[in-house]
Amino acid sequence: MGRAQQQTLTQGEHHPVPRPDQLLLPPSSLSPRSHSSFPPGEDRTAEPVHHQPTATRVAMAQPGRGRDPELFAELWRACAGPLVEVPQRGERVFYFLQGHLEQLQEPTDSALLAEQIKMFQVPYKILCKVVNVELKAEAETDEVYAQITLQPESDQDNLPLICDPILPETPRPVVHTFCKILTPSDTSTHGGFSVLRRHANECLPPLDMAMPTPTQEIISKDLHGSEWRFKHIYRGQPRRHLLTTGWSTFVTSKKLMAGDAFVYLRSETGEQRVGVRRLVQKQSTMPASVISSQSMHLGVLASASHARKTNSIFVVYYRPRLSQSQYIVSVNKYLQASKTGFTVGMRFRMNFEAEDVPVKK
Amino acid sequence: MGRAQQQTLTQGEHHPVPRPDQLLLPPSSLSPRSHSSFPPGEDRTAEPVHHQPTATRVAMAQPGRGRDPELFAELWRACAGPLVEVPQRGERVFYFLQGHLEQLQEPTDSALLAEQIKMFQVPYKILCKVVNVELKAEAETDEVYAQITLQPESDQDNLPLICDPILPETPRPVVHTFCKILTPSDTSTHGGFSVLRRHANECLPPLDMAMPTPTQEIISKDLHGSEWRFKHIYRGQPRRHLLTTGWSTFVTSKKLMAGDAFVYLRSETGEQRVGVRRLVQKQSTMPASVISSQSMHLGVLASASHARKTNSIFVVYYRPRLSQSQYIVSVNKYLQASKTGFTVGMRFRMNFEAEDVPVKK
DNA sequence: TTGTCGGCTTAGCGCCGACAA
DNA sequence: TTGTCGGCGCTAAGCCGACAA
Repeated sequence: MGRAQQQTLTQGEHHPVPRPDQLLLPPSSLSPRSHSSFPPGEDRTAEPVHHQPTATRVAMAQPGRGRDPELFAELWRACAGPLVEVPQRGERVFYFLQGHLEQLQEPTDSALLAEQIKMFQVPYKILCKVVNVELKAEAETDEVYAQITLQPESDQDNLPLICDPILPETPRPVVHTFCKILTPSDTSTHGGFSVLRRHANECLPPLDMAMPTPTQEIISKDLHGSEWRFKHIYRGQPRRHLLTTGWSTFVTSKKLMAGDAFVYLRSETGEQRVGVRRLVQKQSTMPASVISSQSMHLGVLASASHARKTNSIFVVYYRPRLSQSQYIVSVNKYLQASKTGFTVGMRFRMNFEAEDVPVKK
Repeated sequence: MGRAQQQTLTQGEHHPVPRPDQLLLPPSSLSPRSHSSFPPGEDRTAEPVHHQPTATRVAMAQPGRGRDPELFAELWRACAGPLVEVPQRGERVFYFLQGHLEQLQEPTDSALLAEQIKMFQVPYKILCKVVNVELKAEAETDEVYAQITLQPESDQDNLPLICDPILPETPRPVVHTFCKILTPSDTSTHGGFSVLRRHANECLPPLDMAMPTPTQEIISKDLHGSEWRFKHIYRGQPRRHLLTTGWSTFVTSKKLMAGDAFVYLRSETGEQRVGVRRLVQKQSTMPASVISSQSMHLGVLASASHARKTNSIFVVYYRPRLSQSQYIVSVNKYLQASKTGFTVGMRFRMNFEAEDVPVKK
């Protein structure tokens, strides 16, 4: 055990959506070459653009009830970061009790814990089927997490030695998204948010460059469905994209600090979403006064133990931004890792970076 | 069970400190009769006043390290309200499992819970000795709570039929304290806080009434040790006491609403404390993403069960402002209640009122 | 006695281009 | 290309007594 290796498990992940920074742009693309009226959009080299009349787009952007679950999932992933993986529904996974306990803060006395693990007779790892996955976000902090329902397999003695069949990937919608780490100027009360030219060109709805100072209103929603409006303006000497009116309210409400990141997303149908990815975890999301850490550990233990004995479902929360230890690992990933020589039973770690950087294919 | 009766258990409680509203004041006491210089203080009819030179007082107000634990406890009690009782260290109490589970929000399926109670073989109530009590406050909300360490008694079969010996009460320091429910004007950004004349006369440090508009700076700390400064001024026509500069910062930081209450306290040595008592509980102090409510319930169950079986200590959190059910009841209170005809096993309830009202002796 | 309001002053929010890294 | 700053207009915070409940 001890210090785990810095290792990612994302080799197998293929983003179906080309990310902005993977696209090649001519350096001169900033000058407004197109003087046709609305919409111009010719700057968007190599982007999958499907122009639709604006009216239709807006109509589609407001589906009848509530939020679009597909787009929600995309926003969730954008806020979680490119390295975060969530097990798929129907997949088989290993549940590591110790990793789960480590996700809880304030570890209790480890000797006592060991005694209690023995008392509950919980095996080291449990083979489970993923019954359900719900992506969620903490109301107070916007921290993303997944509520995962697991069902222990009845046969825990003959663990799988070959890979499970690969489940069909659910198709993901095409989105334009960026993520920018906030500068001190971005978060100060002195001004607005400076949109990087690349991000504006590739993700924001196109402005009417025929106007002397092009402006539009960005209407977007966050993970909770709350609406946020920003004035997007292209001004200054030299010209640059800015978010002004509405931005400071966002910063204040989300309690953003320099170093945190702003996440923006636009779907093909024109729906817009915003979110945050924090540099550091806002401390003590857990108020100390609910139950003792002792009881919390025992509760996790007892839940796993009881589910294992009765083959009944149990619910866990996976918080990818909090813990660096991934305590739910798909059978296939696990076998692959074992094969390539990792210690069986290691903790799985991943790097975090706040801003999405280009990944070489 | 069902709906419990509205009943308080505070008959036995005797406040060693006379509260302001228990004191008789002549209606004319507001006019500055004393024109002697500093300090005047003659308004303080019937108060235990021990004048000391100001310099000495200030020196004593800053003890070497950290906060005065006695004064902290007084502030805690003032914020908790006059009806809140906390078990005493060394005392014997009954611990009611079901009441404890009810304090947790989001109750799980009660049938499942009953099954699990059976599984853990936890008795209905557990006779315990109070090993330790720590008064605390939630960092985010200032909600007061007590961390109570309990040790089950080895003999759980022969429950006490007569009262335990009464423990000596620890002496409590003399303090001047008030608690005022905030009006819309108090919490609006338009102005400051209006100090009721009685409260100012009886609790705030005396002003120099020889000045045309008497003013002083109130320097105080909250339950976390954070310092708060307020300008206390006596002005207007007719004259009244106000807290101005510094007040709005306090309101914003503590997220106070009209209906919440402001708590102020001053010790004999001149140390000042401030706190809040909220009208309604700030919702969802517990973020949903830590452990499942299922596991939380199981954890409480397992903790109590394990402690009971091994006669080892366990820790619980008592949140007097959250739940109306008191799940830790001293043996003596319990016997007294049984004697006077209450259903054994009832839940203990109490009234809450935000502002301290005079209690007839 | 004290809650609310109109009047007034002023701090700081927030929009702008300048400038330089 | 974009982060930071000085300038400045303007909103809202916040202090005051008036007035009435």
